[in-house]
Amino acid sequence: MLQTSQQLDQVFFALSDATRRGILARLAQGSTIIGELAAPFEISKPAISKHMKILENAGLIERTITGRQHQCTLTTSGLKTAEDWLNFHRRFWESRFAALADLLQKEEFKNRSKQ
Amino acid sequence: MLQTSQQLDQVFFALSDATRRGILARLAQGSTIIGELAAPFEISKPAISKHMKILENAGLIERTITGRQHQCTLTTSGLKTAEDWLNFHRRFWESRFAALADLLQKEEFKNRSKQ
DNA sequence: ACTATAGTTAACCTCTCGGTTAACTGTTAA
DNA sequence: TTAACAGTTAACCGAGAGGTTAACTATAGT
Repeated sequence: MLQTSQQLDQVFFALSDATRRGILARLAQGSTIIGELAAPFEISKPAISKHMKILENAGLIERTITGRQHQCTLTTSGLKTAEDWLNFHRRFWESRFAALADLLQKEEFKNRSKQ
Repeated sequence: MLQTSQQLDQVFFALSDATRRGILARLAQGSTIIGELAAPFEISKPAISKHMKILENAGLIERTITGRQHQCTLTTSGLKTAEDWLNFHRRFWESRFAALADLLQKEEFKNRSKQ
């Protein structure tokens, strides 16, 4: 629950690359092996391998090795880390804008009173 | 609304650094000038300047230059970009796990029937 | 007019990222 | 048992990140 700064670093960093988001999008339709995940991208296998490691370390995916192929599945924990941070901060975000809106409304009222 | 891949890159990348998240956290308590934002961090002014540019380009903050000081404020657009992506993908995420739970339940049922 | 202040720009350094090719491990199939 | 296949590791490369110091611009105070 109490996510470390490093976890946030890893998750947000993992999400900051289009290839990795593409891999996650594919995985959202169902778990599959790395080879199939790699197919849509015109990059080498070592490149995909590195992306998978980044996603795995961020807790966004998990892999189960069966024989020579690595089956990959989405994990909740990684996304939850990102979501929790955003939700936590949105409270302040929204309260800031609420306060601003409130202030503007009062100003509006003052101006109207002057007329 | 339809966020580009580049926007997502920039927002998630901006959020992947602890110093930048710290700056955002401070800004969530109210807009202020860069000098005050920099104070808690033991890094040079040019370093802060670069962080601010990254946050600004990601659409997470806006600055208003009054005289020699730069007043910074949180922006909704940047965070919204990140939130939209997460919300959109959570649908698939959750449906995946719902499907899995469903499958497991059926398996459970089959096993019970066998007994 | 001089000086301090707020911030940026320029040049540089080191480390990491995203990619490559080549070589390797381990599994499956003929 | 030999060959194909799935994937990783190692070594390398160019570009960019994050930091520095030094020099600059421009506003504010005295």
